[in-house]
Amino acid sequence: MTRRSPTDFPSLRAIPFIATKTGGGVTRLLTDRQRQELATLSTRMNVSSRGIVYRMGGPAASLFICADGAFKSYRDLPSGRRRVAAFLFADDLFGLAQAGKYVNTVQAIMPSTCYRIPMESLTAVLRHDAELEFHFLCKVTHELRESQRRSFIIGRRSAAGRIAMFLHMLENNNAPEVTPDVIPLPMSRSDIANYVGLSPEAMSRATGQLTRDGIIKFEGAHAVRILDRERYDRLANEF
Amino acid sequence: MTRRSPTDFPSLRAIPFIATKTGGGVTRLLTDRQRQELATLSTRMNVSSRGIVYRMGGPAASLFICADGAFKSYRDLPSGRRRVAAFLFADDLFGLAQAGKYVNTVQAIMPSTCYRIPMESLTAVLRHDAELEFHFLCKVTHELRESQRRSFIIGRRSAAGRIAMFLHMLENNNAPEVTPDVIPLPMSRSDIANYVGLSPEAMSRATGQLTRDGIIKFEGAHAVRILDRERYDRLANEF
DNA sequence: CGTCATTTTGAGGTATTTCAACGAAGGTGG
DNA sequence: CCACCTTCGTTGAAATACCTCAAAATGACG
Repeated sequence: MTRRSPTDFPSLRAIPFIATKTGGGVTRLLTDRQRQELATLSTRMNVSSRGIVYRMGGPAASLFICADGAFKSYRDLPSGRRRVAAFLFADDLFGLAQAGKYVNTVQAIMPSTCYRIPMESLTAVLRHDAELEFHFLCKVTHELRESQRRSFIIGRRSAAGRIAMFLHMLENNNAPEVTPDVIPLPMSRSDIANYVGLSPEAMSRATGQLTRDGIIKFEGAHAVRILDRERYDRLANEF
Repeated sequence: MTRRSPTDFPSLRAIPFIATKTGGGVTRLLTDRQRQELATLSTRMNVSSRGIVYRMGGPAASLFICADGAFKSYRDLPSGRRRVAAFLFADDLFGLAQAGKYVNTVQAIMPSTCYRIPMESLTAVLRHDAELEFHFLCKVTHELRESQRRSFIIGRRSAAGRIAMFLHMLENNNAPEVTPDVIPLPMSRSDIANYVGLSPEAMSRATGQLTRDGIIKFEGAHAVRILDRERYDRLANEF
């Protein structure tokens, strides 16, 4: 789960929305200068497991960049239900607010660290550093696509299909796996259920089905192994 | 549906993610200088109803800004189903690509116009105009939130609830209504169904129910009137 | 005014949700 | 180190809501 950048400075990572001439899906990284620029603005924060970074409705004073670990961004609904809007991993951005208020609550799902950047100073810097700002633009664009992908997941009928798609998304968006075919799952099952829009029971039944079919296999509570990649891919894409 | 800016130059509109001192939900607008800057880069395009702006998978050479009318961004799935990812109105941005390819197809749902901006020149300009770029950042952030809201809509169980939420979204995101309590619906019912993740039949039954309950009333094919705002709001928010 | 697409209506099938209860796991304190 | 407790995950059975298929009615457009 730890995929740190060379130095302990903030970094952003995103697929550029323009084609790069320097080869395929190359990721854009910040230059050292930019990382230091961000570092001077930011405070490194350690958050214990289940620690809350901010709550929905609170004044949005800062933007955050996940440095290490994982967070979930969620919202509790009047009905008592909870919707997870996103899972956040290293280099992900969070805290984008609406009219000065946070729209979601963000909580660490494991001991994590993040950078906290005061909005005021960040916008001031961005206003004169277009190059740095461009990275933020790429990053937010990336998160927009991610969010659209999530809509597709939720739109699926089949529970097993949603889960396959979710795993697919985790596999593609994060670091190349340490162990091939093994996907780390730092979050709880019910968090996943809340993310893909299923009840915990339906989630459980669907994973049970996938396991019985020999498509996946859980390795402990926080990892899945893909046993039958062909059927797994087909499930995730057939839609 | 026409909410043009004073001049015929491109404009962006978004709720700022920082609190404004100049009062509540004020929208950020481009300065005249910035609009002209964009105008020199862009080509104004008239698109007839059902005209395709670009297709998914095609090379993403340009970014677009909706000037007038309305578009839908959608994706046809292997299963033959279609998912509408977003409806785009005046000042909305579209054409953000992934690795140089468009991810959705965009089609006008009425005679519309948009600005076409070559990616290359846009990024070149953004790199030296941080202020302009900041507007794009706000805008993309705005669309990210919109997309998250859509996930919430799709996540709802009740068809009537999804529709209420959808109408709520249209009502809040677009221009103040010409006629109070009347929401224009430029898109077809099945487009809406594809957006909220329902079959056309379920959509029809749900709107029928809402109508029978005296909550809404269709005025022609392209407008709804809210008859019972209290129950309508409750439906959209109870979730 | 005719044709075609969209929308509506009907009946049956199927998936998930719900409610309830059991089992397992993790954390805490004695 | 063990016992307790709380949270999370699983399983079962019934209910609900949407989906599918098929066909009629409405509406749009040339």
